[in-house]
Amino acid sequence: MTLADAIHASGKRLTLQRQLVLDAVQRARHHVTAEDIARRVRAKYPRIGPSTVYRNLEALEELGYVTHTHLDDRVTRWHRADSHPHGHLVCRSCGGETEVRPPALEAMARRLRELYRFEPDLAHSAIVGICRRCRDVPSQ
Amino acid sequence: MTLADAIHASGKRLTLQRQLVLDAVQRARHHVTAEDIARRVRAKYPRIGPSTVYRNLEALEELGYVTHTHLDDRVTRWHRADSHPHGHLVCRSCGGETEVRPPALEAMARRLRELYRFEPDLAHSAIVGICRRCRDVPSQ
DNA sequence: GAGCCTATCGCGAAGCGTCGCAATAAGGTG
DNA sequence: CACCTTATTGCGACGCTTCGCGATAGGCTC
Ligand SMILES: [Mn+2]
Ligand SMILES: [Mn+2]
Ligand SMILES: [Zn+2]
Ligand SMILES: [Zn+2]
Repeated sequence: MTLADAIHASGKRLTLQRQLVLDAVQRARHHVTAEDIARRVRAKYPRIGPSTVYRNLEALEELGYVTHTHLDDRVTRWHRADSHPHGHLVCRSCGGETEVRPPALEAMARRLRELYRFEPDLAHSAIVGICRRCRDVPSQ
Repeated sequence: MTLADAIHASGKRLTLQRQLVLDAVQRARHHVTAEDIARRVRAKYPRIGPSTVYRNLEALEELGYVTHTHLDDRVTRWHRADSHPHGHLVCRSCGGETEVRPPALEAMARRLRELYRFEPDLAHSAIVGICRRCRDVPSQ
């Protein structure tokens, strides 16, 4: 199913702004912010407003084309939904990020399914804590 | 060690605003917002500004008296640091919250320690996903 | 208590994100 | 193509949170 078909089937409309936002997310390497996306879109369509970017990210997320992740308490990060899944560990001491491989995520997800019949999205928010380096150097 | 001692030892100062913020958090039942706290403080000290509340919550968190949690993407929730630890599952469909018991948290934490030597704080951010009720009713 | 140093305060501004509103335009009908 | 319905847009305002600044006041010394 093409983008146009999926959008029409959902009752949404295919606007230039929407296409440009999707393009920007798909071209991006990793985890871009809404402002990153807005900047890319403005290169081709300078009049776009911030709320249009946010609303289109939300619409494209509903359609399953993009997703967002929270790496820190501040800015939401966006990426294409078909990129390989992984979680994030963020150190509250040094700020360093580590990717969590899907098997570890799956093992944790299984436990939550068993105990709570809850289907978790463990990639949605980073897990904060203390990384190996900061843990090995407790002083300082 | 009393509050005054802990504060002085850290080079911080014991202001009326700081005491009132701590009081408000300690009196609160569960997971209060900064605005909840500000409202309580204003009852005794109306001139307090929002940034003073935020800065004192941060200072009291450094001292180990309070902590914060993210239940949704919006508002940060605060509570006393000595309350019983637990995680949160939040359903992205119905918004319902479930508490995760410490044993389940500990089992997941152990895995992250083994695989990544990362000491996680699994209570810091809620885990989003689909709850048992919304999962059992896939239509609608 | 007077005087000093500086942590903290209140305030205004700014950043991220959401919402309401009037204007625009996408998409369907004839 | 003319016309209609309404999803979407740009804009301004607002909520939550952080930051910089000059004023205030906590804590120490004499
Ligand atoms: Mn946080
Ligand atoms: Mn989110
Ligand atoms: Zn670290
Ligand atoms: Zn639910």
